[in-house]
Amino acid sequence: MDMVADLGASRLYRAPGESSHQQPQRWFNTADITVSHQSNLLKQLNQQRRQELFCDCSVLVEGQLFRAHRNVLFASSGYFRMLLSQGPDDTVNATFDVFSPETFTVILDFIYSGQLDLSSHNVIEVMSAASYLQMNNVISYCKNFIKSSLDISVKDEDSDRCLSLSETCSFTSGAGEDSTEQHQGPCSVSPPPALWTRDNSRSQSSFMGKDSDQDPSASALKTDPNSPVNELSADAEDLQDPQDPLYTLPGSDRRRGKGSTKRRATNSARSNQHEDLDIQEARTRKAEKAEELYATLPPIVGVIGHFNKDSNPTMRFKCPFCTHTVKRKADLKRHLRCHTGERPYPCQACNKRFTRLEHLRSHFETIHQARKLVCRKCKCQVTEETGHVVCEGTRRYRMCTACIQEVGCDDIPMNSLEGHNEEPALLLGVDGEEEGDTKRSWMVTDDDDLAEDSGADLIIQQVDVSDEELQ
DNA sequence: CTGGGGAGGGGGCCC
DNA sequence: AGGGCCCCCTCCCCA
Repeated sequence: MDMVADLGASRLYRAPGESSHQQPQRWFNTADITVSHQSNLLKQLNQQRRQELFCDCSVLVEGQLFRAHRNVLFASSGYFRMLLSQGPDDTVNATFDVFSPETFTVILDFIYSGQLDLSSHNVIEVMSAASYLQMNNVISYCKNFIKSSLDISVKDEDSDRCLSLSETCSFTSGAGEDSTEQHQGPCSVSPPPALWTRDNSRSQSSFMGKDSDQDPSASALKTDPNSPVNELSADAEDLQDPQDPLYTLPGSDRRRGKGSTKRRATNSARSNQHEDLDIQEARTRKAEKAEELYATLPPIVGVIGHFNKDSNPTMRFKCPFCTHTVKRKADLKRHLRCHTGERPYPCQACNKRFTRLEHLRSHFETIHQARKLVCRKCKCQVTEETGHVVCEGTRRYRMCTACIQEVGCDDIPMNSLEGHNEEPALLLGVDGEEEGDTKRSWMVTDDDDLAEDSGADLIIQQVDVSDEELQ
């Protein structure tokens, strides 16, 4: 077959038997041929795998044996590539105890078909396994699935990319799509704690023995900037919508504090009621789906950690977004908020949101209740008797008598002494904008006033968006 | 430009 | 498992 024209990706070929001087009678678009050929080849390989024909690699996952082809695994997984390139052995066996056979089935089906069978129940585990196996495209699909499931991008809500957690969907990809992208150079990734045997010569015990003084899983959990897990961690910010008051970029709101809050509040003031309702719905959906995601955290996040003094392995929970591990599932759930951007604890006084109740409480007591017994001006220690509470908008702090006199009460705008012991949340406008932003309302109160508004001021809501927005 | 302090975020761990 | 506390770190503002 002669190539007679090169049209980029689409090349035209003469049919066999046609001489070059003859008028071409049939032309083939090789783009179609290529796709068809790849598809057929993949189907053939998949059939061979299912019939265990020419399989030269065994993967043992929690006791269940999977047969596959080395070259296919090599082309699809950075981890397998790393392992398989270590030696020319004819047969390679791999043992995994850190993800389930069902998960590996999904992974293997994807490798051999390009179809990734994701659901809300397996996405975390598949993503964790994919990060293990260094399959960046699978990680990307899982990320997109989670992103869509969390409805982070409200604007894309109506697009067909929006998925419900209750749905099961499939992502398709060309086979080995990611394989050329990852770890082309010297791989510095510590080997995951999979237990490998090469012609049964490298057993589990030998692996464990090699790292006997260092837990293998611990070594795998070392932070590696080249690790796809870390790439994912860096990309985790993509999961958040900066427009969304419920979700803020991790660290992005730090101490831009008032400014960002004010901007949010101002934007909120501009928004109409319909938009507010949309935000309410979006928040509710995100909170619900985050909860659903947490509820479906699979056992894959549990990895064998250090051995305790009784030589029993202590279970640790691995974050699917980064290399961090924690002892308790609750701590992982808490940690996940730094990836999902979920902030379920809104401050009633300033609308600022927090990932933890304790942070909200600390913020409220510091900012809105003037609990710190120190003069803001001269930094001297004050008591509840000597420290007068100055209110600036919803912000409250203490000043000593001397500083109050030095500044002079006349210099402090005192818009409303009647309302000084109002609950800070009630100082908010309907749209949530801080009153102090537009007309700085200064108030000086005494301790009795503070005592009156302490404690009861802190109204804590946990993802009760409707109530919050209706205030 | 720099150092100090405030505020917030996150991890570990106890209750 | 959740709540809470302690500690450390980072970021930002301000003098």
